[in-house]
Amino acid sequence: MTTPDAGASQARAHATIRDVAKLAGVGIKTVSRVINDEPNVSALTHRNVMRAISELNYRPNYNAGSLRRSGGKTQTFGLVVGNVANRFWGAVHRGVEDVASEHNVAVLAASLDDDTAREERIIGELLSRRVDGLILATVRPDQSALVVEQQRGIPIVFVDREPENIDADVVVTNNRGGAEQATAHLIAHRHRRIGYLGEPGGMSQAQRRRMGFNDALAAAGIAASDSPVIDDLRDSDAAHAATLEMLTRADAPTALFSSQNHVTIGALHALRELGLQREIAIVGFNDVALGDLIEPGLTAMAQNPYQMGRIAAARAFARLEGDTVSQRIVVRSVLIPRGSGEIPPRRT
Amino acid sequence: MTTPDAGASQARAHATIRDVAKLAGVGIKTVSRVINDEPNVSALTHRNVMRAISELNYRPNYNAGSLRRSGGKTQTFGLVVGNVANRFWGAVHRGVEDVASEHNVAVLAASLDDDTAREERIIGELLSRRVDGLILATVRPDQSALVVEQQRGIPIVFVDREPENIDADVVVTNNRGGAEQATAHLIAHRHRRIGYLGEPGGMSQAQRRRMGFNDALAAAGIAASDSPVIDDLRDSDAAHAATLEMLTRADAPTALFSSQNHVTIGALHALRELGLQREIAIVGFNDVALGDLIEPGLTAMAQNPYQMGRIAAARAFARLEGDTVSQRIVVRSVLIPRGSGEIPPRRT
DNA sequence: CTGAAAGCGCTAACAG
DNA sequence: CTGTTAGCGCTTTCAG
Repeated sequence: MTTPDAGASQARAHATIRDVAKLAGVGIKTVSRVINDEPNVSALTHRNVMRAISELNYRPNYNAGSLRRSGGKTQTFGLVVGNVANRFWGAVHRGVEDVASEHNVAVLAASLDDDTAREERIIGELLSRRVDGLILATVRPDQSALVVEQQRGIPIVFVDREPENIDADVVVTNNRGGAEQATAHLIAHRHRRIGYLGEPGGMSQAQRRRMGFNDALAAAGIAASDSPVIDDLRDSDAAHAATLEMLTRADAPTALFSSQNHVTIGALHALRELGLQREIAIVGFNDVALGDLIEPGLTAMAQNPYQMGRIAAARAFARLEGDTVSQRIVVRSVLIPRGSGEIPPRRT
Repeated sequence: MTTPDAGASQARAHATIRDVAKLAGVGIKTVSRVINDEPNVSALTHRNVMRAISELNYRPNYNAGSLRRSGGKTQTFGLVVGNVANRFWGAVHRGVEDVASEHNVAVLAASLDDDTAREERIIGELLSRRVDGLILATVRPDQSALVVEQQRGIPIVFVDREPENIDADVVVTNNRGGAEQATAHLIAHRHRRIGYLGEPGGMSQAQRRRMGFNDALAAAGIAASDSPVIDDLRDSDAAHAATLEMLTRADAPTALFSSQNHVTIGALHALRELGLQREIAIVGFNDVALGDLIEPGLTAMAQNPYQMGRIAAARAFARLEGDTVSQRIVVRSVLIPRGSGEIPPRRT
């Protein structure tokens, strides 16, 4: 009854390297050698240390180690995306994870929901945890604040969104060219009045897609004024309402270009509600799950988010290994014709 | 020319608390007080310290802090799921993230792909990073190895998969009851020969769904032998092939029960290929994106993965706050009839 | 092949 | 209100 709080189910703390050393009858440096697979440990000593480790269920504290380790690496990356529950970002996440895990690096992932305030807070927290690299899909265009972090040797790679006022690696899709190609596809199917359903415009890729759309119209000699545009569609409900509105106008378009995933889903719902899914053509930027199972199948400009994630992570590791020149990598999207984009215009 | 390597673009290291103290002309403890919002700092001192902090772009090293902090918390959770790129797990992840972020806790997320070897490695790495809590969808049934970690005070919560040989919080769906209900739904629509398309069986939830399926058959007085079963469908391609095979048998079933997401997608493809999507009824466990847009709409037992993630994280925090009794929480799935499950059997 | 001493960046405990 | 000292668990350096 000397120790007061010594209940049986009391939480036992983690064993330390010292506990292991004592139990194995060696110095702590020897234990350190064993856990880091360093040479100069006799087979016998090695065995004794291993026995002590497993007896105590010892787990080296990686954070404590990296405090002293030369380079001070934490073997952790920070990943900041729009929303980890989103199909696109989930795939990016997985791409980053796969490459990171080859380097024994874990990934701290966070969602932003296009929230500017959150952006700064989350990135700050990641930095305070001393991540070795940052892979970001940021909301704010101006990222000059991160320059000082780069100078501290932390690689920063931007995915899908293009930052301003910073010289960094960027991994994006060919937004402008892809949108142009998708729009041209509709034009090739004889459409002249094409509605544009756009996502919120602050982010660079939204602007680029819109430009590509206009490029295609211009190339075909179609006046932009013939094409109704509804922008800033935050979610599929907004897209749904906008599509209903656009298609019930007197001069309704005969085809739709949807600039994003959720927008496409809202538009598809609206088309079905109006019974127009076989009358009005639609091409969506970003593929959608089951896009091949709906009728008609969704014609989509499919991005490759998994690959984007892999490449972004690979760039971060390249910087860590000494690469100093920024790259802007474009992962091409491909047009998948499945029916919805090949519907000819209704005769009037 | 005294310092050799002093190139202009050389990486400047992080400023330390000592640098800040020196620049502000105070002791390090005062800086510590400021960054931790502790009392007993005069307004003037506070201002000076803040100035030094921003001048040096100082960022407290959270890992170093937690080494000494009482409790030693890292404000980090580990999340281990099947695949972060999967719609279901992405939603779980987001649920965990949302609750964690309310507590200022970051989430280290990792994918397992049902790989047993990976499971042990990844959980070990998370533990070495001293996560404050673990939320796991494990592959191996026996989780007794984690008991020692629990005793060290690390809350462990299992999501979607039920572990053996450990007393821990568990968050699952009503797999058995849900499967029974889905099957009963088909029976209510006069089906008597219902095919079962199952996922790999090692994991508890697969078994439970199968049991629920059998429960419903038994309750309706249908011999289990009338119902063809194909199990162990690893992905949608396997499910696709299995469905084709099952539906071209002489005694093909008139309805299908699909036990999981990817299986459902494969089955839907097969049905379309055979042109039977309006002939053969199907109910899927787990909803599928765009399940309402295909024709007929997919009748699904929809789980609530986001909620499961939230609840799992909440349990972890509850344990951290002293709760000691394990809960088994069942998040009910709901049947969404959309057409595919209400197709009557073909007349023979 | 092995270990003792110093110190990473920070917070705890105390003394002013 | 403020600063000093010790030490978290580990790696580094260097002396055996």
